[in-house]
Amino acid sequence: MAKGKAKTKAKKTKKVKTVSKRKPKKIKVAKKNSKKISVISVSANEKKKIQTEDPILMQSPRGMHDILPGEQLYWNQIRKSLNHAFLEYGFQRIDVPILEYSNLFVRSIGKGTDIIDKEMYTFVTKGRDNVALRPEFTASIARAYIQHGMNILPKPIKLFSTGTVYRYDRPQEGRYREHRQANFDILGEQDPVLDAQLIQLASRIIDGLKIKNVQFQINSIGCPKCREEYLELLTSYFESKRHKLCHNCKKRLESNPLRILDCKEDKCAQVSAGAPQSIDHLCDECRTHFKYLLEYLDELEVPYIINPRLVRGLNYYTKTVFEIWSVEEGKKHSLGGGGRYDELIETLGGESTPAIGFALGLDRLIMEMKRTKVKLYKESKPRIFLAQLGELAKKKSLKLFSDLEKGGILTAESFGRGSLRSQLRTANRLGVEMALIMGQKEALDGTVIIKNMSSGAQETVPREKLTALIKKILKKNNVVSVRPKK
RNA sequence: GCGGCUAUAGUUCAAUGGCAGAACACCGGUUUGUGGUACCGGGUACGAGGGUCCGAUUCCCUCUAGCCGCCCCA
Repeated sequence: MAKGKAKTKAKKTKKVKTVSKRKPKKIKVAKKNSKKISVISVSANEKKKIQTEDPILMQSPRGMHDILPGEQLYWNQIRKSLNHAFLEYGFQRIDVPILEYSNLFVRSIGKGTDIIDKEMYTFVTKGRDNVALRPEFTASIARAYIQHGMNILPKPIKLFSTGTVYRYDRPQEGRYREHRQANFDILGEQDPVLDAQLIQLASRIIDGLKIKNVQFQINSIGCPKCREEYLELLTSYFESKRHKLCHNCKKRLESNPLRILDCKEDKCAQVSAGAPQSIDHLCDECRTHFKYLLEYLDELEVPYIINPRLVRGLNYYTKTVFEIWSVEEGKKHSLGGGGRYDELIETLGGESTPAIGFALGLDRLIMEMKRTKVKLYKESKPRIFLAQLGELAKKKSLKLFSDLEKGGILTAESFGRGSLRSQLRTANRLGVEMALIMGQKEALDGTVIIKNMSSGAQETVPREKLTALIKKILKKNNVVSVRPKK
């Protein structure tokens, strides 16, 4: 008994109605007819076809999920702060396709990365094109930049984009095959002040969403020049400790030695601890760049942690790399990340264009918002319910509803229902302040009953005075009473 | 990609080798034109496919999905 009560209470405190995440449903097809079919003579082949016809699973594909109306409050909040942020910081929106030719990603992100080697959604189209669902935005942005000759635009060019990205990975909470990212890129400038500004922008967005316990991890992995020397040093170091490395890292030694630094295996971490660090082997230019970046961040009062072992899973990065972590109870999730990619545009065939960008994982931001119990802005909801009774009143109230809407008054209704009782029950559940009631009598008289839902008092008013009266009452009751006009 | 746990109603959870149950939610009713409380009634579920068995939601296998750990990242 007590247990049941506690449960109910716990349930009531839940803000967003959750929906089962693991329940597949299927539509049963033509079950009734199956007997008939076997009675009528049907070829064995056809019969088999009917029996083995795939049941339609009422289940989203693996790792993909719906964002239900109950979740949209969170999403609205995110959209709102992203829209503010990108405008305030002078970004222009760009939308790029969800599909690109596969080799665009291969060339930019690079072989030897998990994204390319294991997680790409590639397929061949009817026209025999090799395409892939985008695993990230930057490659497309770079392609669009080159394709549309954006190099002639005044620099820096700041581009904002948001949408879904795809990685064929094993799903877990907060790790989906389809997830949403917001992406910011600044092209055409190499000054570290932009690196700093971009990181501050990320920090502003996250602060604005009231997400707590966030760390900015920063590193510099140098430019191709100094990295080449550093990689030689690093490789020979790891080569000398090869026997102490895990299986994966032995492979990484050939494919992507930088990533060994990132390995979480104990023995590899021990080896890595003694490894040469990229920030100690930067060329003059890269060292200066990094130094200034840190100074700017200090000036902007953006707290950061230098992580010499931070290496990103994409090969196009140069100099600055950073990741945004949420840290709680010893666990960390990445909320976003990015870095400078001064060589990418040129690699893809454009003219040499320095650039920097980052992406935020929106589904993860929402996870964090839920965890930190972020307060949500309430959406304007109807404060009036229109109830009708009888055929004539139904007709008239349909018109009344539209008149109220024109007057900017949000109204709820359930015209499909007959009984006044159930309509008022709904009105009550919606928490409206007033109910308008129109029955046969009122419809004939050209009047409407206004009922105050908290006191129960009601009065009959002529229709033509209704809109003005409602506005007056709503205003008196305070809050924003009328929907803002477009 | 690897390892583990799980799958029963819209939700949270029971029970059971032989008709599957509760709570909450939903819909309707309690004088045909008045909500909240109360009372009454109603619909809806064994993830899919095989196997063992007279009989499987229950035992076994396969698949699928979710969750956890690893890996990876957002």
